[in-house]
Amino acid sequence: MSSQPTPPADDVAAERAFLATYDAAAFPHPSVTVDVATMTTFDGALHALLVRRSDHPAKGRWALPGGFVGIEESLDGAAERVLRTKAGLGGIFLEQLYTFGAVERDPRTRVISVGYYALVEASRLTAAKPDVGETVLARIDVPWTGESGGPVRALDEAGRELPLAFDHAEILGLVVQRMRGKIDYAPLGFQLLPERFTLRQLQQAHEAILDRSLNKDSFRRSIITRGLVAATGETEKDVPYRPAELYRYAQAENG
Amino acid sequence: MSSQPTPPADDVAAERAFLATYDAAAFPHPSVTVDVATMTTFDGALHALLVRRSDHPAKGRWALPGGFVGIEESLDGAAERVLRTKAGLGGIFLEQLYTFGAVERDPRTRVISVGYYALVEASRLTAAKPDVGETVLARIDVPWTGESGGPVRALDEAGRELPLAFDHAEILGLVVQRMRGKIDYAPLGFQLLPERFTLRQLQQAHEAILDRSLNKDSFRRSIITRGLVAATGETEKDVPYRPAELYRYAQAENG
DNA sequence: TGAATAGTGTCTATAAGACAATATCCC
DNA sequence: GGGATATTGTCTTATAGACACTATTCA
Repeated sequence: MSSQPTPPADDVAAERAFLATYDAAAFPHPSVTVDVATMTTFDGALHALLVRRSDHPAKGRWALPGGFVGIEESLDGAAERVLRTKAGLGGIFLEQLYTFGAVERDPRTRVISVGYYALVEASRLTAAKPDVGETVLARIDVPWTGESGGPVRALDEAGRELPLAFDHAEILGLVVQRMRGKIDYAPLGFQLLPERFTLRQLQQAHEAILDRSLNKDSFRRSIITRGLVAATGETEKDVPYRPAELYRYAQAENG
Repeated sequence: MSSQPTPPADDVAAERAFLATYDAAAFPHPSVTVDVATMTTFDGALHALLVRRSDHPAKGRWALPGGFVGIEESLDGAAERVLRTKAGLGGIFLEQLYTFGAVERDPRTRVISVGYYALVEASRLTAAKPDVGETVLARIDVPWTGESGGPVRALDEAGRELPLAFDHAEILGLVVQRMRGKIDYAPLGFQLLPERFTLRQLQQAHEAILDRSLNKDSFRRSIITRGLVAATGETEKDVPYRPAELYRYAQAENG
């Protein structure tokens, strides 16, 4: 609302920086990192991969895997590298989320963090063996509904709250908000399932993201009539009830 | 799809950087800037404020107003400062868009740019007198439809194409994509109008963003039944036809 | 009076929710 | 056969598009 909150000194400094573009290193630059929220669904809930910090600051707290952006490395490249080296994952859905730049968000020095989120099938995440110390797949407890947003809580298998480092509760909150906003029209659910899946599995993934039950009939109709899936002719095996048909993701052709 | 695109050297460098967190300045840091796309609507089309570059690189091309992020300045604060000093605007809608971090996007040095977009009523933008040299309100020509995305073209009043600097055509393309994606459920249109407006003006703003005509009856019903506007009891003046009632924005109370 | 746009009422098509009925598997 | 879930079909309701009609202003 206020149009002049910053003292003129900032303007002068910024103008000097602008004019010195050919010697940008003469001015202090912030550090730039990427933090990657790797999300999956099981037990009807969203989960995120967290790493326990072994050093100060925030020693002992749980953090999203992250790393500095190399001077010759793109942001997407840095996020892929973090995902590969710290979660042992490659070739999965990865998308930029938001950039966090509050001045005091890291107590050491000025750190601007570009947040990413990745989606992966639960079995791949439990099979991966990252060598980054203590990790956990924390259940994400969302204390708000719909589009409102805000920070979330991370819980272990026993339901105990895991303290989160820095502003990572905010980042995870924005991940959930983004996923809920996109799930209705973007193929996010498929990223959380194996290549062949039943419509019930897809619905359960949607329900875990939205944290509410969906109408089964409407869900089936919507997915099928929009041409988002193709039947494989196969059915699921070893279930103690009528096996459902297996589908695979088929990007909509119409348009 | 490939899980190992980066040579191991990157990992080593990143790991060294990570371990040296208490002396982060020992490693080269990228420059961080904000670029702000100031959008408005008139003549039935979206327009953006552009500044002509007076220096190399990209001398003579048109660019979004931007500036370096100060070491003690938040990203939002930097965007507000750029908007205030380079467009003479304050107190308007401003939201982070996306962060652009391709290695070669700026030929001088490594520059990571956090893109923002602002929405403002056309009369405020033409009244503002920024002192940043040659500026233009360019019509944004979008060569794609719907959600597909991609770069756009900037045109002057005569329809001539204005060459854009750096990756700013991509940034503006993402602005349009974001606005089209949000207009159906977020109150973006009101930001482009004066405090009191007619439903036709609101519809024209939506049509300029979406670049397609909307059904008048459905539009009116949707806006009114969702409780997005409140009638003021006043009507527009000096129009050569039946004057319409003036409304004001009323955030939805339900839910 | 005519031109232009505002605003209302009604019908239809589409999509979602509710619910019933049948089908298919394992035990 | 019984239990559980899959799958299909029908009815109802909400919303968007289409269209006809009336209202109000200025030239």
